[in-house]
Amino acid sequence: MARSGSRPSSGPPTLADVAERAGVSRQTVSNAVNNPDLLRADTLARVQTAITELGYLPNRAARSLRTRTSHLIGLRIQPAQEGTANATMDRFVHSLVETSKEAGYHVLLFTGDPADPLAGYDDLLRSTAVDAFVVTDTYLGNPQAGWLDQRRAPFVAFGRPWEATHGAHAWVDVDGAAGVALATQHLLDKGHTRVAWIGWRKDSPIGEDRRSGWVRAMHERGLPTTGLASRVEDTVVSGRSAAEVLLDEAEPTAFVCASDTLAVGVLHALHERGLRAGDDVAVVGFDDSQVAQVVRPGLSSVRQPLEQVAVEIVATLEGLLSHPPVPQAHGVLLEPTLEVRDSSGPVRG
Amino acid sequence: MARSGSRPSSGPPTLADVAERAGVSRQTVSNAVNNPDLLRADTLARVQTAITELGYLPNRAARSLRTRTSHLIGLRIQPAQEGTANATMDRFVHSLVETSKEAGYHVLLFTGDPADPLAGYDDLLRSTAVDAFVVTDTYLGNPQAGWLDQRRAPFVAFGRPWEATHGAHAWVDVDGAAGVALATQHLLDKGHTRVAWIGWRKDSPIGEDRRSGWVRAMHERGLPTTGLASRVEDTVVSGRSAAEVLLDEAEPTAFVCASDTLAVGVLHALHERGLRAGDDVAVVGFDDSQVAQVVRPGLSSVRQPLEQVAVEIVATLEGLLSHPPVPQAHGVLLEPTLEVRDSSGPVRG
DNA sequence: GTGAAAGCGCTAACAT
DNA sequence: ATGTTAGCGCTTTCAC
Repeated sequence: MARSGSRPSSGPPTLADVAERAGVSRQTVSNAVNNPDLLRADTLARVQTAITELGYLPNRAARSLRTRTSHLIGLRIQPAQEGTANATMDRFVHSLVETSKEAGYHVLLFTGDPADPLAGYDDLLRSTAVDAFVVTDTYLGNPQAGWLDQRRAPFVAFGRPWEATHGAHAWVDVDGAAGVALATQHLLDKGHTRVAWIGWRKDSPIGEDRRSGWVRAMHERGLPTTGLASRVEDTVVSGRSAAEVLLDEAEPTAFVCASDTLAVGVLHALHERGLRAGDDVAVVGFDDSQVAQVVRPGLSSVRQPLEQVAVEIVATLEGLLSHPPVPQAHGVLLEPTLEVRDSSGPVRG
Repeated sequence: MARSGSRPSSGPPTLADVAERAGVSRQTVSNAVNNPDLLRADTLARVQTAITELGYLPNRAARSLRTRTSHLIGLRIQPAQEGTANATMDRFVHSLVETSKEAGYHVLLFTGDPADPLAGYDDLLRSTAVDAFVVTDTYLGNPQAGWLDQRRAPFVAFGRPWEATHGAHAWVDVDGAAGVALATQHLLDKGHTRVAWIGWRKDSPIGEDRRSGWVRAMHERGLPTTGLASRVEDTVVSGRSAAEVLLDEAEPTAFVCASDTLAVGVLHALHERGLRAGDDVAVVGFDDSQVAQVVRPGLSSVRQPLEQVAVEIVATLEGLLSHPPVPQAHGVLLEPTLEVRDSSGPVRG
């Protein structure tokens, strides 16, 4: 590993250093690294020895300049939302970094002015800093996908394109409706019939999608949904207020929520009334956040397979970036799972 | 912004494109970007117009190759710990990305095999992929700092060097002892006298530091600490067990914990006994996690000024990376604050 | 104040 | 199977 005294001392070893030490040309060293098959076995061995002895690793800037690829993936992160239980993004970032590494990519983070969704993308693109982007917030009206498409920038979205207007791009998403249906069926199986829904406002397609899972599961069992649903802001207090109204007006015995944040609000409302979550009224959240994992009673929650999302995204990215580009599956929809904890309680008669 | 048809069509515009359009040499364009002072006002204006029209931005690979700086900062992230309330790292990442951006740096993420703390650093260093690192886990016996020092790799640690063995490097940290003292004083001011401590095992210097804040605050008021402390693993169940033992054996009226995770365990123990957190027994955690913010009752917690930590780290980094390097302050210690919520309850007689 | 020449470290294309 | 040539886009000398 240590540098031997062959060179003056400036910086890491280069191709030329390895070539000199191995007694071959620079190109042969390059081939040893990138196309080992081209070398004779003994030459390859000699070069590899020199590489190891010198601790050589190709200079990324030089390689990028030549190959026009940075092996960097750009990911825009938003400031964390405090006062909520939302944690999807952070878990996803970890998964993406892990998976990218295996594919030879690193993740470059950038922010994030919520008012200007395009900020950051443009600069990185024009300076050829990244090979591709992972776009995470494909909410309705978000111009990123269309804009990137138009710039012919390779990208994969975590989230379906909810608008039909733009040409379809590659995406990976989790089937929120299926997750909520899973949660609802779980409650119905336990004997509940009046299962309420607390979700987000109607302009959130993700929220509407999740809601549809609840509707579907209820209707499949011939149960009514009228008066059992509420659409609010994604905050704890909104969840709590919504739960109070529903408890007064519709007497549900169980709640399914679009987020853990809302579900925590429901837990608060129940406690306020002396009702025991899990025993008296069941609650299921969405995201399997740290909060769901540590509150008492444990909050049952729909868990997104973020590791798998990352794997699919990176696989899609690799196809997009390969030469020639491999045509990618239009989109990949993954199934979430249900983490059952005490808040959805014991089996009921 | 749009490309005009001056060039065949391949990729983003280069210096040469701008030079041609502005009717100057490539070098003059480079100067316009990097040393505007050298140009005559009218030339500068002409060049800048061409830059804007073409949407030119310097190619990062080329610039990196030439200047031997990538303007990238490496940050190693660990897989998130599920089942805990720990969230310091994620909040810090956001802050670091924001602050780095203002200084012209981007953050490059890498993992993270817990068994091999050096993994990742070496490759990025040898391939000159990053200019510097931010090292976050400076626990006792962590070889990263010493190793990076030896490699002459620029880095700043978030966390003090707890070992005296290695030469001192630049660091930024939060005064955990001061934070815990703050929490303890807050409880003492409310009339508590038997304030218990639940912290981490003795081999955690961070834990011992935080504990010392509790000891100091208690002794300052002439109060005993004997029998009031417990050292356990950082899990909810450990916090709960520790609380149960302390409640049985020492009858504390308040708890200060080394983490929100432990504090949540205390909340569970109290509930189990029909005791009301905040009313009957006060609890304060550490980290101001999402969990602290949404549980009921709201968990009072020590909050680390992570935005400020990021600012100090980036400032130190800039000094380290400037030419010639500006000698950096040995270390910067920042004061946490206390977020008071219902778990530390109303004023007591 | 501006331009010309050189070269950072690497790899693609060609020659041997 | 290996070596030679050229050039990616930029900035750092050094002339003018």
